[in-house]
Amino acid sequence: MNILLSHKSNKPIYEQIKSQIKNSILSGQLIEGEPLPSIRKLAKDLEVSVITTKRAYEDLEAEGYVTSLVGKGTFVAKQEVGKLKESKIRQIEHHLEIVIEDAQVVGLSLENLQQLLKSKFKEE
Amino acid sequence: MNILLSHKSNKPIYEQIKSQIKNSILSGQLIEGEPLPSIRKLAKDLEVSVITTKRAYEDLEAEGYVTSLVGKGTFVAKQEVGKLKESKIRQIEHHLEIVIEDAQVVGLSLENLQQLLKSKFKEE
DNA sequence: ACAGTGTATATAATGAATATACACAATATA
DNA sequence: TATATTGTGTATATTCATTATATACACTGT
Repeated sequence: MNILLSHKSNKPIYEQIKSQIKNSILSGQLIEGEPLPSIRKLAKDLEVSVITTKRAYEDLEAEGYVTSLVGKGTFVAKQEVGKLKESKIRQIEHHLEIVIEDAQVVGLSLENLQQLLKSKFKEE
Repeated sequence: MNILLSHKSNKPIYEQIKSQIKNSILSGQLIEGEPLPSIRKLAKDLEVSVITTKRAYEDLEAEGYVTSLVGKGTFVAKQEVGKLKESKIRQIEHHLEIVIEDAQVVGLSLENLQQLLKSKFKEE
């Protein structure tokens, strides 16, 4: 588990934690049954309150990503990765829609966008 | 001026107003010197407080998009549209970077993204 | 005078982040 | 075997920042 926080980000801390853990599960870095760091250890590492990490894990549990057991810890839940991927792809599509609307406003063509996408992709 | 508010959106109302006005300026629907609706009229139309529209105009003025004159109204400021476009394009690039990161997580290739972008673009 | 502008101050409502005290599980050790 | 200790997650009350508001003020043009 390697979580990076940006305190200057406009995103709430617990959201940053959530999305990074989701991504780790989705990409297979975290597998079913594997323990997550305890809320206290994670809070200490991130120099953040226990309530904040708790909030993140709580949400993740409500969304079915993890399971928490009092006294034991929090673990990656069993799930169909397929469904998770679908929701992630919907998220990507939504982002693309926003990009397209913005592109219209400033007069960029599809070809311009494709070009931008290509060059950005290569930078990774 | 045709502003649409989504009250279920997570974005603050004044942010929605701001970005829509920015886009109208960028796309040329609002031109230099043209008056914006008064904060009271806009507030009434949107069924929102005067303070909220004021906040939006205030921010827009601080960012150089408009000029407010007590007793007269608020007007589109003179500005180099080029600079605005640049910042909008930076915003688009940033969105694309996010999309690419998400795509990596879920294993989408550049070609997959290009395809998605193309189909989304045609839907508009 | 009046009706239209933008402005300023004080206030309520929401949500993020916190400290602190609580309840349960596993383990070391007397 | 008993129990003290340490490590888990949980619940409550509080602080702080941001969003949104009502209301009273100040200026401009007719």
